[in-house]
Amino acid sequence: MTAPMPHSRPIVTRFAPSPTGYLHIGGGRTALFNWLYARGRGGKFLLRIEDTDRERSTPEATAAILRGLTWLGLDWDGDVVSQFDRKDRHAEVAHQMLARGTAYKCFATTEEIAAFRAEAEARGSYALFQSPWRDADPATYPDLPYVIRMRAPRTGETVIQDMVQGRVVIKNDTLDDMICLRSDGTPTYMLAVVVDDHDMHVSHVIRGDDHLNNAARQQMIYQAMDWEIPVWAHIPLIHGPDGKKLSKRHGATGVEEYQAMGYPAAGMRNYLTRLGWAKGDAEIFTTAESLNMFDLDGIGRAPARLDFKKLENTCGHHMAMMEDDDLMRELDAYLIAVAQPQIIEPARATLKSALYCVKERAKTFPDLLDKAHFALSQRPIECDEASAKALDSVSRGILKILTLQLQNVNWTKADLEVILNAACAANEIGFGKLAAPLRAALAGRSAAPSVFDMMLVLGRDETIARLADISA
RNA sequence: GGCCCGUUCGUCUAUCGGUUAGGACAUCUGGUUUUCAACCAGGCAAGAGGGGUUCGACUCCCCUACGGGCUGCCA
Repeated sequence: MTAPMPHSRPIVTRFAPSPTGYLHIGGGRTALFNWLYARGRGGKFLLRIEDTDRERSTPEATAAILRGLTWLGLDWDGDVVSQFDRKDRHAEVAHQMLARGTAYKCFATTEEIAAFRAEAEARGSYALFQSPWRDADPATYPDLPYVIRMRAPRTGETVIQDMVQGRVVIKNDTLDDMICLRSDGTPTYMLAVVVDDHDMHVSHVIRGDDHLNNAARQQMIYQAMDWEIPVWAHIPLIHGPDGKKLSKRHGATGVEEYQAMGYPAAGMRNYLTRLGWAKGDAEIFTTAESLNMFDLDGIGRAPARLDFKKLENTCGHHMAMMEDDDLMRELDAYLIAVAQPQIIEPARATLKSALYCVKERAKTFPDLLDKAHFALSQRPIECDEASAKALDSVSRGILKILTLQLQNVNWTKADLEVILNAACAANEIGFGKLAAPLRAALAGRSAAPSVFDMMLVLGRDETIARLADISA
């Protein structure tokens, strides 16, 4: 029984996506966990682009991944590392393994391997490819292209001590001699990750559990090179609401799609942190708090399902918690992201002064804009069907008189209340009967903030002008 | 096929052998109210199935079912 390795070395985590598309929401969460773990402990968080597959890697994808991370507020230390740029180093290590005898040259062609597998399949069994070159005498080597294969142990077992999955035992006879260096001299993923993680001093490998099995083979490379094995933490993938692997048919899968839907980044972080991780009953927390609380043993072992309702609720809390300046700044960024025109003065100032009464009810930025409609629209205010019903001849008359009374009142909530209540009393109506036409005049909608808040935000002149428009 | 991982309210989860199995989201009911939202109070709701181990299992072990992953000169 191997005890979890004590790690005295500095904490270094990394996110290592392959640039074959946008940043997946699951990848974003993996990055977040790495970031939280490192940043919460004064460690480093590195970013490496696994672009060794030249066919599928694109610079556009890399740019999209960087944008997604940046939006999520995940900053990395140092330069972004390109795995492809390090191919010489990978080859160097492969040859060191050769020299150490922990790897060997294999001259088997892909055709031979395919034939081997086909034959095994025909027999109804599944056999791992066993290279005849594993123990061949170098004197018999032909002058042909070769791959460098790991000389993996064929007996015994490899034990992965995982911070999330616990102790995972993989029998060595279920693993073949993986290829480390291809016949064209380029490294395979399995070699490249290990070499890069080692060279980058990565202490904790936190990644999707689709790599759990790979960890065993990678651990063999660490051992073959006598390198210190990192702490493993394989986290479950995110699933769609139906429990199946998250895919396009579930809706948004890209981080940038969530940005475009207008979710505040802090809310997104909170939701993603809490998805598959828990610390007691903590639900809503700031980034600083999550940095403080996050740990690896709070991560669950089962895949979590995405729940938009909870995402919205979490984002709603963050909208309400946000400072007005931060809200405006993120709103600007949101509008740029969705290619909408910026909100400029004087509407901008009005909107900002209205935030206090709309941010508590909004869950997303488009939602915020919609709730602040009264502050952004210009005279004459167009009434929708529902609000227009409140404007009959009687209520118009009441508003007309009210307009006159508003000329000289102190523009404070207390004084406005006095005036409005007096108007209700004079006309022998309940406050609702007055608020409805007033709301129609000020907002043009039946759903809007409190009439007092709207009057305060709009100011005396604008309020009176909007009322006058109605009675005219 | 083989190997690996997983399975607590509809959802995210707490529990780390002894609890009326707790919280949050969703949902339902009531309250507040000036509309919507918010807010407040309350309700409904869970250990996949079967065997063990134990005085006692959600918790430990085994089997089954279901879900996921790996099994590439992809990452």
